[in-house]
Amino acid sequence: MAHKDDQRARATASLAAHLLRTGLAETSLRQLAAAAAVSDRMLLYYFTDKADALRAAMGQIAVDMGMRLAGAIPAEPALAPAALIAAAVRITTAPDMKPYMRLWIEVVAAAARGEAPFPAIAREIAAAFRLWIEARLDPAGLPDPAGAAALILATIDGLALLGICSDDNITARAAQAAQLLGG
Amino acid sequence: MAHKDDQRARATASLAAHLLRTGLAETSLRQLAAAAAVSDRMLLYYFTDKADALRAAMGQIAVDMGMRLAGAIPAEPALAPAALIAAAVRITTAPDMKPYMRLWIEVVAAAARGEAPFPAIAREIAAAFRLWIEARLDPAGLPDPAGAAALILATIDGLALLGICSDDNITARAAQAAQLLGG
DNA sequence: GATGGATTGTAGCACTTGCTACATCTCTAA
DNA sequence: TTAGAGATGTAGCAAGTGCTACAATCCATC
Repeated sequence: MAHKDDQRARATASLAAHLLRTGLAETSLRQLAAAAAVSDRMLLYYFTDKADALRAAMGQIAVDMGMRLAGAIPAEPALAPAALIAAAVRITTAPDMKPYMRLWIEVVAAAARGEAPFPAIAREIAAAFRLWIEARLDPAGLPDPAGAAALILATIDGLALLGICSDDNITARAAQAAQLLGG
Repeated sequence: MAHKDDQRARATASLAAHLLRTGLAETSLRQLAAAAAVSDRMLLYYFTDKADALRAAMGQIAVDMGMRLAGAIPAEPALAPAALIAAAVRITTAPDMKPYMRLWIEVVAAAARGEAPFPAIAREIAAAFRLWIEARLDPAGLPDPAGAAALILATIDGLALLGICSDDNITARAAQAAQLLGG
C-alpha cells in the first residue's frame, strides 16, 4: 500500500509537469501514462479513473501556483487597486508563469464544455484566486471590494487569453497599459 | 452545383446555430451532421473536411457578431477609454451575447491546444475585435492607443471567462466595477 | 430514350478512446 | 516453505473518430 501511494505521488508529479508543458492537448489515457512513464493499466491502478488522475495533477499544480503567488506578493500591506493590478500583471505575465496561465485558460474552456473533472476544478481555482486578490486589496474607498477583486482577476485572465491569440508585442503593450494604471 | 452551394450555405447556418448553442462540446463529424440534419457523408460532400465545416460556421458567427457590435456602438464619436470600457462591457455581458463570448473562450483554448482550424480563426477574430475597439477609442492623451485597445479587449474577455467559472453574482459585480471606471 | 454528370445512400476501414478481465509475478508473514 | 495479498503485464472490448470506396439514383441535355 505504501508503495502504491508512493507511485501515485510520483505519477502525480509527472502528470503535473506534463500538463504544464502540453496543456490539455495530450490527455488521453495512454498519453498520460506515457508522460508518467507507466502503462495505462498501472495508471488506472494508481488512480480510480482518468478524471481522478487529472484531478490529482491539477491539485498539485494549484498548490505550486499558490506558493508562487504567496511568495510574490505578501499579504501585508494591502494595496490600492491600481497598484495591485500593476503588481499582479507583472507577476502573471512573467515568462515562467505562462504555462500556468495557458493551462488555466484551457481548464476554464474545458469547464465550459462540461468536461469532467474540470467544472469543479475551475470553480475552486477561480474562487481561490479571487480571495487571494481580495486579501491584498485595500478596501478603503471601494464601494465593492469583492467586485473590484473579481475585476482584477478578470483583467489578469484576459491578458493571458490575449497572449494566446495575439502576438507578443501587442500583448506586452496591453500589459504595460494595465501597469500604467498603477503609476 | 448551385444546389450544392445552397445546401452548403444552409448547413453552415445550422452549424453556426449549433456552435452557439453547445459550444465546442459536440463537434464530432456525426454530431455536426446531426445538427445540420444531414448524413455525415453529405457533410463531407458540402465541405472538404471537418475543419472546413467548422471554419465556415465560425466565419458566419464572426460576421453575425460583427454586425451586432457595429450596430451597438457607432464608430463616431470616439470615446475616452473609461467610457468605451463601460459601453463595451455593457454590451458583451448582455444575456444575448453570452453564447458568443462563451464560444469565443472555447475557440481560444482550442487554439492554445493547436487544434485545427482554431489557431488561425482565433488570431483573425482577436485582431478584428482589437481594431474595432481601437477605431472607437479617442487617442487623445493616450501614450499607446493600440495597447489601450488591447487592454480593453482583455478586460472584456476576462469578464467572459469569469462568467464561466464564477457565479453570476460576483461576475455581475466585476462588470459593474468595470463600468464604474466610466462614471 | 440514352448519356453523363451531379447528388446521395450503404457500408466499412483503420484508428483512438476509456476501461476491464484474467493471468502472472513478487514479496512478506506464518 | 508455503499461503496470500499486493503489484504488474497481456490482451481485448465496445464505442466513437475522421474519412472513403462503391454503387445507386436523380435530372438536364442531346
